[in-house]
Amino acid sequence: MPVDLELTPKQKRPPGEPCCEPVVYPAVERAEAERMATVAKALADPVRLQLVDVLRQHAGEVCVCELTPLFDVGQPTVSHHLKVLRQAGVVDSVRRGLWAYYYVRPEALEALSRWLSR
Amino acid sequence: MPVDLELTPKQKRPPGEPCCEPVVYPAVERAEAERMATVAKALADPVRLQLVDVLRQHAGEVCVCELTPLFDVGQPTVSHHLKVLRQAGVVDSVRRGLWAYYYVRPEALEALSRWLSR
DNA sequence: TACGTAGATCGATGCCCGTCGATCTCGAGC
DNA sequence: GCTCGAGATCGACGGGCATCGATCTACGTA
Repeated sequence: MPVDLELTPKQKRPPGEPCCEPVVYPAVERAEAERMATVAKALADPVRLQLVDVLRQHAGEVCVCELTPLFDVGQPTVSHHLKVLRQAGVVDSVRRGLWAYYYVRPEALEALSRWLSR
Repeated sequence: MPVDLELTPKQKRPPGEPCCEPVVYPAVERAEAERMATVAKALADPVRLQLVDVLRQHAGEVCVCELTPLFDVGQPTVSHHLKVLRQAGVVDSVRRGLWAYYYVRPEALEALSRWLSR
């Protein structure tokens, strides 16, 4: 299912013995690979990974004004990283009065986590 | 240890009640976060994630000529992705005669895997 | 020695990403 | 209504990334 078997028959077997036994097609199909790659991309920056790390230690929500001073990048940059994480589904946020609170959505990490520890 | 406590005192407490209880500093320090982010970045592309997926299914080595036809990108692109994965330490390769064989280095995935399933 | 083939490298192209300073939005309190 | 502050957005800049076609390298075979 992952890849059409007949789509790419452009590979000729070499003349002598084969280089190896035939491979198995990816167990993870394309759509699922794209979902997991999206989450991996969201974690592919040290600041974002540490942001998620802090949020995961707090079962509840964390205010952005507590998050910003933890990193040596500016406030707009932290806000940008939080947006990237939110668009990847890794975190979500609530606004209450002046403050914005962020929290991790653990289910977003599950697929990648399970695939990695397979 | 993650961040100098006195380095960023630029945050003033709001006048009323605090927005939330003080946060914990990242459990993952910067250097470790960078290492994990590097691995995450290597997995942050669907083709590379599927490449690793195929390689993980084969305990041993897999020839590139078997890998290339699995994806609908050109041979130079597959070669490039394998190089990215190798530079991130996720895979390694051996050359035997005409063929190059790639294999996963499972220890490279361990830190990220354990952090994710924490 | 000459040729064919596996796979790496090169150079170009177009797009995306991290960061910044500046600005905008909107709720709170006077 | 005015002001202040938290945080989101904007525009710009510099660097990196995915992909391609073309080429290069090195090994096997005749």
